[in-house]
Amino acid sequence: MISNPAAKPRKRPLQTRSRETVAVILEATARILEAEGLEAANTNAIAARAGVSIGSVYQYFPDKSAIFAELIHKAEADLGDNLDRLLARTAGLSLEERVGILVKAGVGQQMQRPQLARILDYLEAAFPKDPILKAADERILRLIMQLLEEHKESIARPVSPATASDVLSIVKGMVDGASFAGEVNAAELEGRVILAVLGYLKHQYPAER
Amino acid sequence: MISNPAAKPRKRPLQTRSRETVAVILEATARILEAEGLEAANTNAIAARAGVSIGSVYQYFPDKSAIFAELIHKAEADLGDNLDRLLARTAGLSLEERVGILVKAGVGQQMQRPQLARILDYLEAAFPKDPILKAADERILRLIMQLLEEHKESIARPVSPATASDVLSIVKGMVDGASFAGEVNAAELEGRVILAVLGYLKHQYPAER
DNA sequence: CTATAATGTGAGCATTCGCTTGCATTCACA
DNA sequence: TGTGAATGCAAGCGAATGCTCACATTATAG
Repeated sequence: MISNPAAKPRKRPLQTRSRETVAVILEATARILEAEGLEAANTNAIAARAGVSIGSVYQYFPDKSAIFAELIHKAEADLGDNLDRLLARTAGLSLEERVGILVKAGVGQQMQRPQLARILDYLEAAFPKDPILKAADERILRLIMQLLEEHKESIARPVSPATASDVLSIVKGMVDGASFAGEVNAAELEGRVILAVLGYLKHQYPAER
Repeated sequence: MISNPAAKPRKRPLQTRSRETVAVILEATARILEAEGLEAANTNAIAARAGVSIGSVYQYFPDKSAIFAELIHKAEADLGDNLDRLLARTAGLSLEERVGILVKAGVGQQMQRPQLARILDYLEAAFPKDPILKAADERILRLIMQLLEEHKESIARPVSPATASDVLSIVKGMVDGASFAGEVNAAELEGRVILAVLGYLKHQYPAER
């Protein structure tokens, strides 16, 4: 099941009918993943849940991993679009306000389908570096770095890819942990994540060596 | 492959010979997981890599998932033992010093075999709540809460399971993220994780509403 | 040495899974 | 309405996987 980034869909969905078929397959896969896990998401189950024949699945996806890759790509694109929009919309606000808004968006998105988010994160790491996924990931890090850059006087951390990656990791890690622990209240979690991100960005301590 | 907590090993390893067989099976599984991933870790591959027949595997593990569960349990027990020991040894030191030492231990342990740690974390969430794993997890949270309790005047967060879980999530999330990004320098990462944990614990902000 | 228990072996069964292939149906368009 | 392209279908192939079982080997005890 190792992802083959070179593999292309057999056909591009042209008619509305087929575009809907693709959407139905993706949604069915997402539902199986979040309800029954990675192992249950086999091609036959996906086709059955989608109400579509297995042959139709393979008309639009070269192999099983391409379905997963598409789900990951969609999720990352959504997050990127959200960050992009909110960054523009909140220009001029303080770091605290902007982090609050951005984190709320990010946490909210992951908490909508937390099990799914967790599995897609795992799959993203398990896949060989698909250039499309890599690009989407770098876009998100760039957007976070843009925020850091625009507030570099307010933060105690360097404006670097590592800092941006840390912020993203803190958010994802805390959401994962909370949903693993059975937490469902997104609002309270959001508050804690905001505290963690601001705490990381704003404070410096004498060397701990 | 869904874990069946009720299933018990066929036999308890009694002689040194068989105890070594079990250890070899576990290590082979770990090596396959970190080098080739979850999908490659099938029972035949595990037996082959361990230099043991498939029948021997099933003498000590009721099914494949029991092998994974055992690896998870070992990793959690190791972390718990480390935290326990270090908490006792550092009694009397400041919160900053103790967090530094504990985080270094935790990060160091996860960074020894980061791919393996990531997969075990994923599997832990995918498994139905095995009571043994649950207990090991709760022990770790209790130890973190003990640290919080002993420094409650120095922290701005409530001494609660949620706070303890957040701390653990921040550490795991940042290590995962860093190793995903290809970071290998544990020392630098440790410093950043310490900053994040202390930043989360020590600071409060006016309501962001 | 012998008897018994413990441990180790691996061919192969039953099942599942990813995917192909050949054919049927529906659509867009003249 | 006729035609070719697009889409949909599903039986089933070949390979892989989890696991069993009948047997072989090794260790321990009397």
